[in-house]
Amino acid sequence: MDDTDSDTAQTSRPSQVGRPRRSQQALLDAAAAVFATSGVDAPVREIAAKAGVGVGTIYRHFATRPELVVAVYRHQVEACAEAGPRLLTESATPEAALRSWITMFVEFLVTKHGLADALRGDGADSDALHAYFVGRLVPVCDELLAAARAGTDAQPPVDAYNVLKGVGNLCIGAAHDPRYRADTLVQLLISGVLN
Amino acid sequence: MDDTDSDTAQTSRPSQVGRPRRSQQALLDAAAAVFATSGVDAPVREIAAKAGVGVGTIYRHFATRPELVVAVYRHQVEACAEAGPRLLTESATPEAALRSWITMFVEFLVTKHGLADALRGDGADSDALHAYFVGRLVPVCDELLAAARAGTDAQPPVDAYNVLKGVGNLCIGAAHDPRYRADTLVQLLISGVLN
Amino acid sequence: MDDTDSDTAQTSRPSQVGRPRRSQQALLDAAAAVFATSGVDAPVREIAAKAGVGVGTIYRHFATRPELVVAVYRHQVEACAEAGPRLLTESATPEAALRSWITMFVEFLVTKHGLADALRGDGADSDALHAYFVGRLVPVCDELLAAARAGTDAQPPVDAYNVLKGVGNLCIGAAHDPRYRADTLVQLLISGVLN
Amino acid sequence: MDDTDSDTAQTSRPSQVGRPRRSQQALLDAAAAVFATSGVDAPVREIAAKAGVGVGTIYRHFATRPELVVAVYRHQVEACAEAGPRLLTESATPEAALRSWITMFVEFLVTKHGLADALRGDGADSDALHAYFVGRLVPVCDELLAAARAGTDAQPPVDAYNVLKGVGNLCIGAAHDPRYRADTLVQLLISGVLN
DNA sequence: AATGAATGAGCCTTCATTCAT
DNA sequence: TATGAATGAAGGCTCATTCAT
Repeated sequence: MDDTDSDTAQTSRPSQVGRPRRSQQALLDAAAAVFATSGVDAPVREIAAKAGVGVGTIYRHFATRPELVVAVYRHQVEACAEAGPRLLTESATPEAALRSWITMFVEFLVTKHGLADALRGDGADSDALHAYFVGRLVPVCDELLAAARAGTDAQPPVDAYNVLKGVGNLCIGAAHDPRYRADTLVQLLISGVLN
Repeated sequence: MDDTDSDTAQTSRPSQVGRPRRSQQALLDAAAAVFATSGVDAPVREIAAKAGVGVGTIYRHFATRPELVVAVYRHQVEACAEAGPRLLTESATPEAALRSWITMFVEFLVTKHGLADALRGDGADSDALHAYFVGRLVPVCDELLAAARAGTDAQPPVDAYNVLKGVGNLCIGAAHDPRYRADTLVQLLISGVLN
Repeated sequence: MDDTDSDTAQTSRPSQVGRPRRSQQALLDAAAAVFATSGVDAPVREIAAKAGVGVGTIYRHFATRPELVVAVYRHQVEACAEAGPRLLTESATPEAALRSWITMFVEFLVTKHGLADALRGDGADSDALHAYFVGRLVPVCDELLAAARAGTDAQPPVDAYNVLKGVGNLCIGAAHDPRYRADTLVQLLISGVLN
Repeated sequence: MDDTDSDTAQTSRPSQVGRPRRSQQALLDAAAAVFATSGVDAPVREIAAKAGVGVGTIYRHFATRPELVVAVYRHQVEACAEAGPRLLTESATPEAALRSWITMFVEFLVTKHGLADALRGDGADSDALHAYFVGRLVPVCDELLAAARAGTDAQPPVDAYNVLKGVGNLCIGAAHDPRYRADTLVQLLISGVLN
């Protein structure tokens, strides 16, 4: 699940259009790296320094902080969203697809430290990100969940929104606490959800 | 699980001793309220304002921020810790005891919004609180967990520490999101843990 | 040169009059000790704590900070002032008397760390102290200086005021710098003054 | 001994480079003025106000307070250090060179009031400055002192470090006290040192 | 008279954001 | 378009000083 190169891959002409794009991409890469290291609340200066640009350049490309945060993770969210249907096709069983997808999601959240935090959606910054995550991933999760529960009569104990947020929450702080097994807890939660 | 009245209950004479105690309590109440509203990282000034005192008063009573944070939640943590053994005695089954205890814990965390956040323990401030929570509650949780799993041959999938932190994480943000069912998710997680 | 007991020695009746005096004395002792340790700018709280009284008590006895500072050192200044004429009588030569007196003064300043600083007289606090020092000691110094220079025709290169302040300045920081030889420098200055 | 123009003299083009330099210099000038007025411990805000800039600007240029303090006096210290060898060449006698150098040093300290204070080196801030002064000027003073004492058999009564600090101390407060003759006292001290 | 809790001004420092170049 | 200097609002913490008890 590569985060940042899909745009540049599509940029065939390296001229006037290419350069802005590329520098925007450099910003996103830098921001991703800094977010991973220092959390989503990292000083703008730190991001600018990492990207080798002035702070003004950040503000030129992303008028507000949330815009930047969303932009940073858009690629990953897209990749995750697109993986859902594919896994449903490729996997042996729907449950396996769901579990694979969740595993992918968890890895994504845990790897990009601070992302799970951002997902929470209480900080002013993260609301936009939260909305984006939910809007894009809940339907995917829902589809996988429904497939995994096909043939079950009982009402599902929670909806996809709750599963997604629960999984997200379980990933908080995982990168900083070696004793904490986010992945195991998440799979146990899924087991609970599927009965 | 009331947080703040045990002290005042003991203050029969309102004289020299009464006033300091009462104001310390007022500080804790104010801090709890502010923590619930603005998170554990709320400005000291905001707490002081809420309590109607100067910032100096806060620092007089709680030399460091972590001290204040721990003090705010000490009553609740104690109540929770003490409830564990009692529930084991009173409940029909050990699993019921565990589930009741967890329910109590969740209610505690969700009600005092911001507490679950504090529990995360990544901010420098909350480390002390985190340590206190873990030190006090993990043993209790462990006992309940062991009782609930008595007779099971298989290895437990996760230890009490992970259960506690997982539950804590699942409670994050619950108070602010009506769609989010922390309690349900927690019970599903427990189901997963107990198989 | 004991600093603080001359008052109490004169207090024959330990009754209503004695107790206030004694507690005032305890304050002075505590302040002297704290000034010596932490400088004349030491927090009032520290002094109160050392004296085992509340801060209010300090303010009751010494309405302003300078008052306290002056009071603390009054005994020593008096002792020093009174030693001048005596040394002139006891010493073999007037120069010996001057050098002995200066030595005593230096020891006094260096021992009571922060005193030399206070003597400088630029801080708002120390102005009163400065005035007191100068008013009380310059005449004494002048007498010793004149005696030491008796028989010399030339004009004195500096007056007693300058000698006193110069000596005071040379003592600044002496207690904190083992490499710094205030006493030696002072004697060299005196040599220069006497030719 | 001008303190601040050597840099600007090199700035021929007033463009991109000019502005930053000029404002850094403005900061140093403002700081020097404030240090002279209110001592080296003056609030950063006061310096910022004097310079007509925000506090952030100060911190941008000088990450720590000691850095600022050292920067303020660096030019002067350098000028003084470089004058030593030159005076030794130009002066009629080594003693004259020493006395000229000391005079220059005194003038420097007295003019920039607050500098002698800073030299004391007890405040955490001024330690860096103290170290810088001592490291840069003691060797120079030592050379002049040795030259002035060439041919003398006796041990020197004090080393260059003590001479420098003694002279520095004698300059404390000089600018504020018209009666106080720092220069005279200093020359008398030198006389004492040279016998 | 003594106490010490409370106050709040004031300091340092950090950082998001603006804007002249 | 890019830059990064400058800004100034916060926030944490420390004390001198007041005042109710």
